[in-house]
Amino acid sequence: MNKVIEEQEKAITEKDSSTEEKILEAGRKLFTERGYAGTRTRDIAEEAGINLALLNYYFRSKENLFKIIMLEKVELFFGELIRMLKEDTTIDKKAEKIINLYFDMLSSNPDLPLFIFSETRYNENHSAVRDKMQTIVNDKDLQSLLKQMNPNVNPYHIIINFIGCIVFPYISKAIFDNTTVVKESSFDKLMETQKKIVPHILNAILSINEENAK
Amino acid sequence: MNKVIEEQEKAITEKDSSTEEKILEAGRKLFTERGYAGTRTRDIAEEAGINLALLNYYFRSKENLFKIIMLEKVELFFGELIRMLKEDTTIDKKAEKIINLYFDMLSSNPDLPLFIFSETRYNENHSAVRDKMQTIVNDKDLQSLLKQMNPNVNPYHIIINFIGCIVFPYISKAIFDNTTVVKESSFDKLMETQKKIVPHILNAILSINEENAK
DNA sequence: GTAAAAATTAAACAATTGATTAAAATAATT
DNA sequence: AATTATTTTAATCAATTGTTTAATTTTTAC
Repeated sequence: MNKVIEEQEKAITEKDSSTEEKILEAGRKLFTERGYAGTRTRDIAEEAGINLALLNYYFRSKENLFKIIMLEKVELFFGELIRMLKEDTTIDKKAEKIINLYFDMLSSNPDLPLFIFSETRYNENHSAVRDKMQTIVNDKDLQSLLKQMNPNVNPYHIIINFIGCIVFPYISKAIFDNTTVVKESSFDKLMETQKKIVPHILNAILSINEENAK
Repeated sequence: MNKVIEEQEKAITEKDSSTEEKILEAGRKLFTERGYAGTRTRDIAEEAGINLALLNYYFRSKENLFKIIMLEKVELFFGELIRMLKEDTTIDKKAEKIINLYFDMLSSNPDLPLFIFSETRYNENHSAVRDKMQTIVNDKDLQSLLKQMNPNVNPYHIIINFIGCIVFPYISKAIFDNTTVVKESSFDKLMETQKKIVPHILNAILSINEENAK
């Protein structure tokens, strides 16, 4: 292995195991699991295996650390979606790609949807996040795409039901775990089937005509 | 008005405006809006317009007050559903009744779903609630009903997608409010349309055959 | 190798939080 | 009307929480 690559890898390793990254990683885990109010800075420090004071040394405050992580998570949740919607393919291909992408992302970030929705409901300070999400949904291209998909229903219903059947299984995961309906099969396997069901649901919404929707 | 009725009404009014009920009402509002960790006992006292010590006088502790309210909310969220599922009518009639019931209930309790799902995800102490919900889903009658509706898919998918498209609009409400897709129409009006869309989604899931689901 | 800079630590701070106390006010009982 | 029980209050407690400080250790730069 040549020396340049060796140094690059060392740099990456160092960055991953740096205290700054350790705090970020602990923050990601605890904030998404327990929310802002349910997480203590001491819990983060302990989870990260660092001294409490280092949190403020690197991130100034709990709220600042939270904001950084929240923006990261919002980008993770919406970023790729926006990029894919702008791609120039058929609606079916686009939908398939988004579905695959989301279920993959959610399988490694199962707490993400509940984190985003619960932390933005009662927001004193993190309204910047909600603003970003609104910018995304207000996108003109997305609007016209949805209108084109089915002019009979408000685009809202297409978005909400499409995202809903992808995201809701993860939101309700804690409740349905250890339930016979989930125990039989594993959650991951259920999501493989859900992947195939979502297009059927999308088609159902797209084939709604005026009489049915009004 | 006769004297008995007069006294009954007085009793009801007294109970409604009693400090105990004032604390409960304030607790309901703040806990559902901000969650357990995000709510201070002082906020509850202020919201109720009572002295802080009265909270502990009547309810012993913050956690005890929370548990009472949580059980109330779980009953509100699942109770009627169970009762309706046991009714002896056609599946279509049953579905229609449940849809109407839920949208009505949610329009006056918009924070309810997010409260229940976010408070039961990371639960150190309130696991009793999750147990109750598991009992509900594990119900034998419900299982066989769902198997009968469509033997090709795991009952999980019927439950999750049916409940999801009723509940998810409320979970994501805060994010989509002030968005062009919602602004055009009012949220209540969108829910009137959503009411009519849900049966189409349910039909789509029920008409899935083996090849599609596997 | 040494001085300067950066990172880490233990200890403590001030504010907040859930809870309690003891006294005062109100209501109920006789 | 007097006594007792109940409710309400202001003050305080002890523990927790986010943050800071000042000293120490480690790393970097020359």
